[in-house]
Amino acid sequence: MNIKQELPWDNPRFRNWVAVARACHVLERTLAVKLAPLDLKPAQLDVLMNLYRHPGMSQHDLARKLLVGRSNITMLLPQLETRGLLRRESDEKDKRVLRLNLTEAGEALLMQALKVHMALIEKAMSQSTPEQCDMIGEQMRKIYDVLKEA
Amino acid sequence: MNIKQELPWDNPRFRNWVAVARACHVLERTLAVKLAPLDLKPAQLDVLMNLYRHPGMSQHDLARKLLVGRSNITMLLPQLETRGLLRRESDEKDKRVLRLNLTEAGEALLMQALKVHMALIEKAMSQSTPEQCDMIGEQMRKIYDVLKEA
DNA sequence: TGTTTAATGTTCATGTTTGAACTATTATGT
DNA sequence: ACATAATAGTTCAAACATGAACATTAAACA
Repeated sequence: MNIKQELPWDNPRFRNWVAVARACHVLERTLAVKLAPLDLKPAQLDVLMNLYRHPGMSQHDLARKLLVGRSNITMLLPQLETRGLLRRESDEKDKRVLRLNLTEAGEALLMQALKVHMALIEKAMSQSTPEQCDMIGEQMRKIYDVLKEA
Repeated sequence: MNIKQELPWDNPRFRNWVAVARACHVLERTLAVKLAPLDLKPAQLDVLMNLYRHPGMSQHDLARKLLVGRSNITMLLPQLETRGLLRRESDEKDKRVLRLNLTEAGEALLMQALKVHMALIEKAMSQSTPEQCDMIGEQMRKIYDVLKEA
């Protein structure tokens, strides 16, 4: 019995997923560097992006979107609120929830940050054809669906 | 001028990359849960994996492989060394460097953890054909190369 | 109605990650 | 050889993420 034959590195799925993880990691680190001039971290950009797309969402919903704990959101938001990038308003109908909305300043900063993010992604994926790119997205959404319910 | 037309969400590359990042994130979180019974974190598994594939590597090399700072390695290793999973031996020729090697216990635990990791990846990528999977890996390696030098 | 259960957000203690200064050792250049 | 640069690893403080316990409010249901 040759143990080498059972090693994951011989498995294409394993090797290819490692490549995915590495690409993700390096893109995230690069993004952090490029966002630094805006005094924004990737996690904070994720918040702004989600609030732009889903105005008035609750902290709970935001946490689920970002795949983080609720307490993480609690720690994250005051920094952004103090900077005047977003507002937290108590819901009239359900006094437990806080409705989140971007301010104009928040939206303006988001647009700047998106330029940076977009440019980085364009650069990263410039080697792929549109068909390859769409296929990748499609497969990744499947992976997300498979794992989210597990 | 309709600002919506310039939004990244209309750009396939952007949307698809977001899917990649989300899939990565959820797989990492799931892996953390599945590794918990072995008292191992994903970051620690990465260390063991790299030491298995590159016996005798230095902490500096390990840090570069993991895309992480050297101090992170310094903080990470004592936990594993105390558990008897790896050894740190001073290099004879260059007394600055520490050579890292797995112990037998470390290798044994690695094999258990790899089963878990492998099963998770198999499940995640079970929806993709081998051709799709290889194509994804290929594109991701390109992305890594493009960004690493930037 | 009144009691129990669930949901939202916060707090806090713990563990992790980071980057800048620091020590020790080796390489480089004069 | 000697002074200077660069390299490997460590230390430390600050930032960050996490999960459990908690307070408040709403929903379920008896």
